[in-house]
Amino acid sequence: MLQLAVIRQHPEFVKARLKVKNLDAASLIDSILALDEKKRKLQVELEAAQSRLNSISKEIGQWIAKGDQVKTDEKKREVAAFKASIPPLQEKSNQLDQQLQDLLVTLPNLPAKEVPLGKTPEDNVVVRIGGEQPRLSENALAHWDLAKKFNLIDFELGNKLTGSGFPVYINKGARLQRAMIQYFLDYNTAAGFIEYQPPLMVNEASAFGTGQLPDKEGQMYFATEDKFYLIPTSEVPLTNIYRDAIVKENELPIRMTAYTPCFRREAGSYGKDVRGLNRLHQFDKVEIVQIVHPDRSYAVLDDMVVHVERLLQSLKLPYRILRLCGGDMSFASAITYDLEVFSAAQKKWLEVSSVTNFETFQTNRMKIRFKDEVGKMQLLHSLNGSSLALPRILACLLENNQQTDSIGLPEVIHDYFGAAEIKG
RNA sequence: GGAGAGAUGGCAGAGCGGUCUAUUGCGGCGGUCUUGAAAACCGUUGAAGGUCAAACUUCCGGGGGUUCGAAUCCCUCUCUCUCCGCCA
Repeated sequence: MLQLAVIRQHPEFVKARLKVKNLDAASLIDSILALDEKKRKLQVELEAAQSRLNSISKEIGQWIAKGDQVKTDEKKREVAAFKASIPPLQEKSNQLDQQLQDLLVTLPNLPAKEVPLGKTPEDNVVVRIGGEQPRLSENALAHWDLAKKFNLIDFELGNKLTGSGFPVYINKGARLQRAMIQYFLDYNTAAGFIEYQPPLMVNEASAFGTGQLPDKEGQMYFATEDKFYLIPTSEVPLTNIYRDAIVKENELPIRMTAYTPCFRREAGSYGKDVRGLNRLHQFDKVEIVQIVHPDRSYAVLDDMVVHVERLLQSLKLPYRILRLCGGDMSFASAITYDLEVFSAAQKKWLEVSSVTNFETFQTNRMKIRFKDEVGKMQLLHSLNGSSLALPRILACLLENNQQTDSIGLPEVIHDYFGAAEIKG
């Protein structure tokens, strides 16, 4: 959520920045400012009335203590004369507050100045390319065929148990999945991230805090009886650990990592892109989250990109790093780098990590703050990134390392997996 | 599922209709003392809105009510804890 003070002080700047996200918010901003103006005028009036009521009430207490019935009655009549004017003012003020809030939450975060202009993924800027493309034979198999050939994943069985998008990992497939999770977590904790195992369902306040509500309501599974949302990413419970917290400056930076399954309804789907592991309703992901001093967040963002990049390098996967354009960024993001790996058999780049600086967008909703040197309350910055999302990594590993009768595995997971390759 | 207790400022924990819009302790910050630190002592210290700064207003789990006045009384919801039951 954008800070009202920022909108009030720099309305034209806010409008201009939102244009980078291809949003013409001019009239929306203007109505927010008008509402705010109106609300504050009303507030002055309301507070004057409240103040008067308070002071007369105090007087009444004193007259009663002195036993002066005449004065007491006189003051009571004075209160009665204007007291009725307060509730309507109060109600009007609450209404304006609510309207203001409703408008504010519809505004996406402002993109950072480094964000390139653009509308579609084609406008994203390639920052770096790394790793080596494998040379595969003409009849190389896509991962869904490899999964069947080596009996690693059963998509049809998932259909039977639940529905499409809920694959069942079997035998070596399950073990490989577990090995990679373990490796990713170890890699993150070695870099200083604290491991958490958070709940997989969160309440409404948590879903609102990270920006999933009200923007992405339909994308989350919802347990109606208890009003719990299945997490679309562990970013939600992790970041919300610090909701409503005033963090001591010497506790910064806060660095967290977690492995969780992620649940996404993904209402929109696009035919050929949804095959195999490319797009699932349930998938595994290891996430990293940081909550940092506002002056540090961009340095930390770069660190996080490099952190994930090295992880990809250790897996020997060909990758590229994109800086997302305004049109392709998420609602809550100020700047996002996507890391993609090249799936050699599908001949396609697959997004495996998204590293984002939210600046104060999430922390403003969650009231995650610290007291600076001069004792002033300030919002912290929050960031997160996948490190890494499992299914597409698995897809690439299988496809890029396929041999006639086996699939080779990167050295870093040999010990975790217990073997150097998957045999038929 | 049954019975009971409770929710107060970073934490602990008083207050149970007006001189408290919140006692006290811990923690934090500043100082005295000290070569330095610890201890001790003194001072200071909740959040939001508002203002140049103040005044002022709001917040004692959420919502509603009674009253001139509510953290304090009533209703309601949510959550937590204890005991019992069930259970991995």
